Amino acid sequence: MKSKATIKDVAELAGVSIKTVSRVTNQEGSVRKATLDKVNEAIDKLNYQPNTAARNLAGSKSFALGYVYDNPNAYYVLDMQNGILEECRERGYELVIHPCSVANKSIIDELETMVKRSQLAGLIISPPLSEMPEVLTALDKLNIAYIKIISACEVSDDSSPCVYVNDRDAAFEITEHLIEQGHTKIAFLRGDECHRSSHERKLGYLQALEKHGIQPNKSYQIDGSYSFEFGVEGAKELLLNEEKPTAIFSCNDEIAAGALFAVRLNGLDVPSEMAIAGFEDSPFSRQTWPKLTTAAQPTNEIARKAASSLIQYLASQRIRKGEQQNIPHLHFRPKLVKRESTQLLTEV
Amino acid sequence: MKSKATIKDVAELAGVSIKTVSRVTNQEGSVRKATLDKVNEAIDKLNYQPNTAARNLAGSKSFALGYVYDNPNAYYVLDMQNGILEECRERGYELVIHPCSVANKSIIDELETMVKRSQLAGLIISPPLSEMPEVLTALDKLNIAYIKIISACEVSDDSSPCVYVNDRDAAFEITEHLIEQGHTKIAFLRGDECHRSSHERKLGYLQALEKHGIQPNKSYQIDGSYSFEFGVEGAKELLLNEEKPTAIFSCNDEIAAGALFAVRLNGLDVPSEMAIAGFEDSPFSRQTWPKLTTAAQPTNEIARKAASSLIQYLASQRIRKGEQQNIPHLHFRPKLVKRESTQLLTEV
DNA sequence: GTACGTAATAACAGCGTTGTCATTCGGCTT
DNA sequence: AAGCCGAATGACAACGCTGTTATTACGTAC
Repeated sequence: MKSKATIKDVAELAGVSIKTVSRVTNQEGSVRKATLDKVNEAIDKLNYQPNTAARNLAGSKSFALGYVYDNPNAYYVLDMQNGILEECRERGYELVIHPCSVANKSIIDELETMVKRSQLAGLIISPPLSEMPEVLTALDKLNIAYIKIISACEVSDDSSPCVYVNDRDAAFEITEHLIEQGHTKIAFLRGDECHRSSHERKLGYLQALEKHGIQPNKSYQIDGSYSFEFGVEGAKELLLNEEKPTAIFSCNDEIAAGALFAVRLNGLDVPSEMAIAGFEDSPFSRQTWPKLTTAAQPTNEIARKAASSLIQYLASQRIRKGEQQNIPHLHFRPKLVKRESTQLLTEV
Repeated sequence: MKSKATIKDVAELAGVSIKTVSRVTNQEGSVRKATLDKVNEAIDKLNYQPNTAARNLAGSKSFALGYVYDNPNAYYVLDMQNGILEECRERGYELVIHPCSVANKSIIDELETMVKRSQLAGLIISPPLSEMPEVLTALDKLNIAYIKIISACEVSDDSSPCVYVNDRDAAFEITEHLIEQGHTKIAFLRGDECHRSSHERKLGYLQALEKHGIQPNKSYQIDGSYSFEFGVEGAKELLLNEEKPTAIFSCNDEIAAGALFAVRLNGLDVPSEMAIAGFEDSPFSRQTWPKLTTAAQPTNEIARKAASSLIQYLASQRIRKGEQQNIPHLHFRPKLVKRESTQLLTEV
């Protein structure tokens, strides 16, 4: 690899000192236009790429973000990852991904090791890890910057950067949509206990029922996990009710896909005999028949914005050390996507 | 972050020179047992983690692998990623992931920039990139070590590290399984042109037909892409044949899932009226009804072994510079998984 | 007990950047 | 034209580690 060009070569070719080159690459300012052009030209000519290692070492900071997650679902993870990556590339950061398991007792140690080893500038944490107080406390203790993505409809704690995803209102909207279709016997299949989203979504469901004067029916509410299998089991159980529900709102698309299968195996038509809605707008929801009504979560955008905010936050930290600074808070609200699984009308 | 402990602190505490500590952390040998213990004790006590940046800079090498892929499918990518990561963690390497698009003309430049920026020790490349000569040539020119994962049943080129996945024989086996079930009118839905696997699998299919004296029927062979949508379209087209096939072998599970839907929409029962097989053993294949017969690709293991071989190869390169060295070649063969979509008998 | 060879250890100079601080430049005031 | 000041630039010392080369310790043979 002829990737030899160092800052020295550039400086020499441009006829300036290495420090000036450094100023240019870091956009520090205080460089005259003429000089800047000379330097940039030299950089292009030599195809110069600053050495990350040297940069990190000398600056005793790093240009790498970490993405910490507990593999909730392949599409979500990949969407997040890609979104973060896009932002990182633009900003000249690197991404270190770190899947880990909530079940793992030593997760705190694991995170600590990771942060130290990789010299990360900051972390992006997605649920359910981002909703575990002990994890957040540990990170605070490590004194590492992070932005967490959580399910909540309002700012709950403004001391650290956060992305709020308003699952509750979106679930409310889905439930209202079902009610509009004439349903009153609406069941709910809830996802994992440890994901706040599953509770938020259920809350939205209950609020919608209440608003429309519908008595919630305990036997229509089953708790489980975010999985196809639970969808199948949960729907089967629902169908055991003497008075069967006419609609099932599933906490995510995977559950919905499972429910869909169980329902159709039972010989019921969807949506005429049973409406089914999911949540997330994952590819799943488009690969079932009929396609699933769901709530579209802009995961990729969430990821990008989260990364972007974190990077900005880090920059401001470097400048105003110690001082108070703006702590980013972002809000997202999944949007209802009406498809065939809940209504007869639409085009396919 | 009190992550202050440097090699100096450790050296001081252990009463040795920093070089000795370096020897210990790098397992260079030539350290007396007593000294080694002292040093290790100090490392533990200070919770010392070598600084990656300094390490890379001083050694002018790096401990990071890159995983380059063109997002073929979420489950595959994630399996690969996790496998590589597991190995990396054990060996103290980092992983930089790099999704990119085959369609992108400047992909070569992109790779070059990435390699330079991230100071990568080596690359792991999966299909279809690993099967594009121009990409491999570019990497050779960059003089970066890499291991490629390709679809092939025998060693084709022994000059660079390679993982061979024998799709052909696995496809042969699946086809034979269908023939054993009494099928002779077997259709084939092929995946993307640019993936060698799609051709290899088709070859296996054709070879099985030939072995059993079945005349291949051109109108039973449709080319498309690795997607659910193509599965739907392809199956529809197949059903237009006057003499319909009785079995569809789909190039992967996604296609199979699509085909399954189209077939059932057409009112045909699976497997009694139409058998359907997939390939890959992705979660898809277990979340359809009936479950899909498929070929299990040990993606996670492939990834681990690939990473492991690459790391070993890099190490041997460092030692025997210039000299001839063992170039790793690994072979994998997906295994037939019989499920309900091709046979009536089995338990659900 | 001396000499010798090898294994174990240390000293020290980089690696390619950035941070700090000193210096020079260019324009503006007087 | 001298004096001044902020902006632009440069010199040089870190950053924490590894590679290289020099030095010391230890065991063995005579």
